[in-house]
Amino acid sequence: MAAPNVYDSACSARLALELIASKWAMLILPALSAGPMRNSALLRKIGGISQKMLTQTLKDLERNGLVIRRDMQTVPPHVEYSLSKLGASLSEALITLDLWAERYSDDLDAARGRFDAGLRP
Amino acid sequence: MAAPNVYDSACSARLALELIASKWAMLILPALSAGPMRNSALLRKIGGISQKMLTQTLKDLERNGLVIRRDMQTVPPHVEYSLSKLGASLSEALITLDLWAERYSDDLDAARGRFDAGLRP
DNA sequence: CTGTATCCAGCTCGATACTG
DNA sequence: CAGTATCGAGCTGGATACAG
Repeated sequence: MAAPNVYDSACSARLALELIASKWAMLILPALSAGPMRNSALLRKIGGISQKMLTQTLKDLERNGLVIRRDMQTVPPHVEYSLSKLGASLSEALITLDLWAERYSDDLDAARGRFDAGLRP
Repeated sequence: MAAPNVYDSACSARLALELIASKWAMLILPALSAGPMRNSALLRKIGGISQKMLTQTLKDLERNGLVIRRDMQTVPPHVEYSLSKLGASLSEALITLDLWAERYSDDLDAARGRFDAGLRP
């Protein structure tokens, strides 16, 4: 049997990569690493996300076993989302990436400035 | 001054995150971590990528200072792409993610199977 | 070999309105 | 509070043809 390989477009590892390679997944999972959160709290924490994308991404993550949805069955509704063990292991790697983005965003800005300036001398 | 924060949609760190949160970037940068590669070699290595997306993503990565483009100025053309120091530091984090995808793709498959089965009992 | 240019089908995603 | 449903503008990205 072939080993899983992200470079193979027919491999299920590629599917996994495509699930991860999403702006919202890369924010939702790390957000949940601090503990369970409710829909409204995530909506507040993650700037720019719409209710639609939050619901959609959470459902996708739940479907893939990364996020656990816990409905308290109360009125008014109280639903909590948390990381599964698998989700927690992924979240660690994503946090590294988020931190990288925060640490080097200035360098990227500068590089863009230089590149764009060089195009019209 | 506010610290860079990926959760803030107006922060340039979010821009950085969106650059990274791309299926192709997550494959191209790790591919280059083994050493410089040519356009055709990347096209062969990365299954499913089109010439258009390869060119487009490489240009975007170059613009942000992550990839260095070296044109040998020969006929026929010989162009090599390599990682900048910044790109190399990002590539490490991306490789971790790629390895995660390869290691756990089976678990994701299984979770999806269970989830989808539970929806039609 | 390493691109560029163009077309356009299909998907994404925000906005809005509504429900239990 | 936590969603669902629907619409449609705009972006994405593959296919194809062409170029230095």
